[in-house]
Amino acid sequence: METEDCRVREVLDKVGDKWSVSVIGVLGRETRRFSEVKRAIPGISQRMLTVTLRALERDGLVTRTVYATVPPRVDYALTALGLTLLDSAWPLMNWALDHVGEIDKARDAYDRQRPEVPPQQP
Amino acid sequence: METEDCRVREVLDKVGDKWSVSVIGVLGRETRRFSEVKRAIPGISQRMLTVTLRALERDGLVTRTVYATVPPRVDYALTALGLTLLDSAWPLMNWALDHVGEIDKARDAYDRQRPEVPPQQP
DNA sequence: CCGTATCCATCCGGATACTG
DNA sequence: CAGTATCCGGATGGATACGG
Repeated sequence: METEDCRVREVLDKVGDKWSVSVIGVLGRETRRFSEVKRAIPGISQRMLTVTLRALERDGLVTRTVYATVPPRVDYALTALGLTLLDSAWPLMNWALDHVGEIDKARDAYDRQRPEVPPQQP
Repeated sequence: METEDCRVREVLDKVGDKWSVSVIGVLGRETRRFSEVKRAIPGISQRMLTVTLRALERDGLVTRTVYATVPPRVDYALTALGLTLLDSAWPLMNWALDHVGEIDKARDAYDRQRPEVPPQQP
């Protein structure tokens, strides 16, 4: 947990960035079109979906298949590598699901003790 | 992977942010002083270590113990909750360690195919 | 030793508009 | 349908200086 650590962090950055995990989760085990992924992820903008998918493709985590049809169609899917990432990320995602409540409670307790810059009067 | 997803992402944000995982990893199973943690994480600034530790404390993941000695001394340790997070994060960290090489190769291949704005001449 | 305060460059990502 | 281009505000985080 020292030398190679920065490289690990670099990978964890991807996991932590705003949309990567959602995209990987949506792709899961099935191929999806651009618009399908977009619809499956509520808040995401067209731009950010493109950016995120490009980054994942660059890292060899998803494949991009373009069909020269009209209208155009582009399919995305996890690579074998992407699937192993999804599997490895599951424990953490489950942890998050299981403990969101505890974290919320801890935050509330913390914030109640330290009323951060609360009232009026300069 | 849809409704509660935003809450999960909120938690994953912490994991993905620049220093949290490193700090959690350094604390591991043992109590550490502020300066010890700082020394164990090469690039981190005093400010960011403080900010990161505060956030982790707020979320109930680490405890902060102040000793009224001279010079002052502050100990940090993972809570039980923090330990479960560390355990759940292990698979992902291992995945990162194991596949950094593959990712690098994928990137190189990708970049070679698409020489992004490479040469001179405006 | 362990912070907090301030300043400031950088990046991230949303909104919008336009193409093949 | 599936992008790309541009603009732009806000958050992020490093450097520095100071305080208990």
